[in-house]
Amino acid sequence: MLTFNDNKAGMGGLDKEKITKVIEENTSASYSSFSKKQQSRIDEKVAEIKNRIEKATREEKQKAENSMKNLEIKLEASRDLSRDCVCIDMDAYFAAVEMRDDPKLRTIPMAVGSSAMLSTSNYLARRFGVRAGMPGFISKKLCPELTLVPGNYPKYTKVSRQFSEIFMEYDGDVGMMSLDEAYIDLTEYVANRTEKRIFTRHRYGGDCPCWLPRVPEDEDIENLQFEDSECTKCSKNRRAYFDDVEFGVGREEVVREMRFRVEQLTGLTCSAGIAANFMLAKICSDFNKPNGQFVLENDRNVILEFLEKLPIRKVGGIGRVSEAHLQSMDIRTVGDMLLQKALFPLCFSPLAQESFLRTALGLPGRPSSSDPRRKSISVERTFSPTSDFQMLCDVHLEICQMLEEDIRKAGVIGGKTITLKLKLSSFDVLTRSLTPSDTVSSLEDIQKYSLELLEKEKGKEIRLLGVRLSQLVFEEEKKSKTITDFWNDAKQQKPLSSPEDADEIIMMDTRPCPICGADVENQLEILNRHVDECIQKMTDEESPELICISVETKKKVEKPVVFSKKRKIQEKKPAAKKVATIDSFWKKE
DNA sequence: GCGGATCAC
DNA sequence: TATGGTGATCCGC
Repeated sequence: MLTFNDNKAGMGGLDKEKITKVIEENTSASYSSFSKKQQSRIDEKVAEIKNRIEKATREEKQKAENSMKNLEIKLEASRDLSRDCVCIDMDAYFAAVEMRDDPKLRTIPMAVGSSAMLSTSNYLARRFGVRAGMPGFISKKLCPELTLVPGNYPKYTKVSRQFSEIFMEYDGDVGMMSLDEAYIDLTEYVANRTEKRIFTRHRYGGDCPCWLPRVPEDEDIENLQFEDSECTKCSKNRRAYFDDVEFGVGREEVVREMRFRVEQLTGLTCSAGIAANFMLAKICSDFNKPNGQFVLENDRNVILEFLEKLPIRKVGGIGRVSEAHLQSMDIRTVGDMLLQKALFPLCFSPLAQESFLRTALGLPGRPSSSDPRRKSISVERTFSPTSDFQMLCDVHLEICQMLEEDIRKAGVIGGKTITLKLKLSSFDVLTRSLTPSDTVSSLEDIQKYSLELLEKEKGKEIRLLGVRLSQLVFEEEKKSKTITDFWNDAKQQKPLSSPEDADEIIMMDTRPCPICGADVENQLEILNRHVDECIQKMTDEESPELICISVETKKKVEKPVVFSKKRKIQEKKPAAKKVATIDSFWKKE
């Protein structure tokens, strides 16, 4: 059975057994039997691994050992201890955004998601065992007080864009792995950073709870400068304190500086890992969560010592299944991996052998494809299980329409391969694909070919349909506006009106907002925050192209960070049908 | 090229 | 009442 996993931060010291019991009690029969099926697949594989190790001849074992020794020498030669790699991870991201914008949520257990699935929970909820990936209705059993907040993805995207622009100042090539996770190579920046930097820090106090960050209760505020104003949201008095903070020149100082700036700009905290490569930095980012950072020295012995006791599940790429496989070889920590490496060729493919050995040595994964373009694009939806073919066709059509819309927005002309994905009411997943001689491009093509595949599965009881295009064909690279262009365009405009939120401005050096013309404090974060709000107001009604905008920065940004697309949820009423359509699914509760 | 699996977020 | 959606990659045919 799937046992409860307390991998995540903020889950120490909770009653694992009780939580596992509640989860089991609330698991439906069909899901439970699916889990069992999965587990027996794993057990089978485990038995196979044990068998292979047992029946290996001495020659085979010797060959395996030599092979791994040679590989280790080769990999060790590639070790690079010269880089400053940083992984930054926002703390409980979606939940933190909701808590920031609704102070009531800050003191109660809450989670972002639906009764079907949670995306994130706050730290109060985690104490009950409520965590990402858990269905909301089970979370409610674990924590009846739990407040569920539906996700607001456009907002999370917008906030993510705000702080990723800070990262871009330090590494023009910053990689946004998702809305809340950034990979930053600080090597060059740190090498060139010769002077400390001083920032004005804003923190809030007074009766108004709206703005973050707050000044800690226990801090001595006698000597802080402040300014009072009436909050436009809650009408209470808000006291803004400000003082100066200083950041030095080493990589740890620079990471503190980035985290400080993120919090000043967004009111959200993040955690960071600093190490010689991103694989290690990612692991480190979890070590002082929340609102902390952890640095791993760029030293081979220090790295190996750090990994020795690290549970394998903490390593990126080792999931539930690989963990079980490795455990069957008495491997629980990364240190164990190094001890048992001679067994790898007996049980795993060459790629897996190399991947595990890299992990054991603290080396990054193989560099992947140099083509940054996406490989596939897809849409899938879950609904109440049905075998009614007409209903399945209706859902299928909607999915195809959404996919066609997405490929146009993504600058994709079409794809050579089309794949239909089905999830049966048993939770088993099937895929069926087709590669016609001509590129699949129009809505008609998408619909025709995938329907052909669907028709062959008539009669099955289905709970999810998906359609995917792969081997994509792209449009010509579209010319996109640079940040500076936008600034220059906006500067030409006359101020539209006097600013309504003038009280948000703390008296200092100002410059006019390029959108509304209001005077805004001339500090990058504050200015950016204001400009983003203006843009939001401006574009709320339309469905704007994602604009990458920022106040001009000293360092020119070469390429905009790419964000995932967004979809507007249709507001039209659900059709009166017995089975949930896509619309009614998304509109429920 | 296809279908199943695994993984991350 | 009730267990998501998107994208990538790898393995073994």
